[in-house]
Amino acid sequence: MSADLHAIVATRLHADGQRYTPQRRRLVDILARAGSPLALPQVLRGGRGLAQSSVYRNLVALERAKVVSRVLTEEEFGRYELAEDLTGHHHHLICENCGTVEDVTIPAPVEATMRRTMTKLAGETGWSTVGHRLDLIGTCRDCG
Amino acid sequence: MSADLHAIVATRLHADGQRYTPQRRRLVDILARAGSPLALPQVLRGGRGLAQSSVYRNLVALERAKVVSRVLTEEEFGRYELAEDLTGHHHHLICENCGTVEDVTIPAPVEATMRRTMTKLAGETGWSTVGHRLDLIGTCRDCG
DNA sequence: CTCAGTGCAAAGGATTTGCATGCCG
DNA sequence: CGGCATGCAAATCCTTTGCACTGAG
Repeated sequence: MSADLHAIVATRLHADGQRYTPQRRRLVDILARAGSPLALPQVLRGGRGLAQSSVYRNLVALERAKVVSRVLTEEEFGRYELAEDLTGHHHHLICENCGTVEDVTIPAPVEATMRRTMTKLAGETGWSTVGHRLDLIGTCRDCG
Repeated sequence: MSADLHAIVATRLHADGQRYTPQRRRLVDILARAGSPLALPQVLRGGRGLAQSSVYRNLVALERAKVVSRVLTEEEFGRYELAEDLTGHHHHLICENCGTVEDVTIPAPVEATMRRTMTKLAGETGWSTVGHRLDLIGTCRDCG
């Protein structure tokens, strides 16, 4: 799967006129290995010799290429994960206390109902919807 | 309704050992009048002579008293609105392009299903959920 | 008189940008 | 060669904090 992942990422970056450099490959590996959204310090810890500013720049580049997405929590900083269409559609459990974020999926029927409702809703309000974000706020096993 | 609102706010602040000062009353009025989450500059514009730092401090105070809540968007700053139980449970339409946020409500049955699903999900994962956040990301009438 | 609230200026912290250098295409 | 990528340091921007002052109980 790793090889496929890199191939897809390469394609998307090239489609956006960008290169798939070693550092970007490392970032993708780090995020893929993590399996849940990482804050910047965690990303830096994931690989030695990464310059903070370059990591930020590369995350922006990867985000523009639809390879990575920035996740918002209650914390004062962002977290990053691989784009949904690379890992599968999912939602987040966010711990109010320690900020940890964990991925979850909800039953397909519920998901479908929600999606239908939202599309309809968007139409009624005159907006065009491109997606949704559903987060569960609570306390994790360790903090609960 | 305005009188009731202020009465409730006063009660909650007092319950938290805080005062309902003129400035806080103004903030509540501004947010109530807006009807959608406001960024700080908009709040400041809403009333003359408000010191930025005091507004931040008072928003924190109001948040602690469960009168105001901070809303996360894709923007690099927060937006503020009156707490849900004062205005009714709702979700947000967030414009990817200009950052505007608009309130929406979804049909009660769908809401109920979601709530049920999430409670169940939380149980299965060992987390305790206190709430959820559902945002629709898209483009607004003006930007679309 | 006491203590929360306020304003101003300075500090903090995440993220971005300027600039010189390195390297892939 | 030409231009994107990288690292370092400096700059930004939102938000928080220190401190002195005011005002309500």
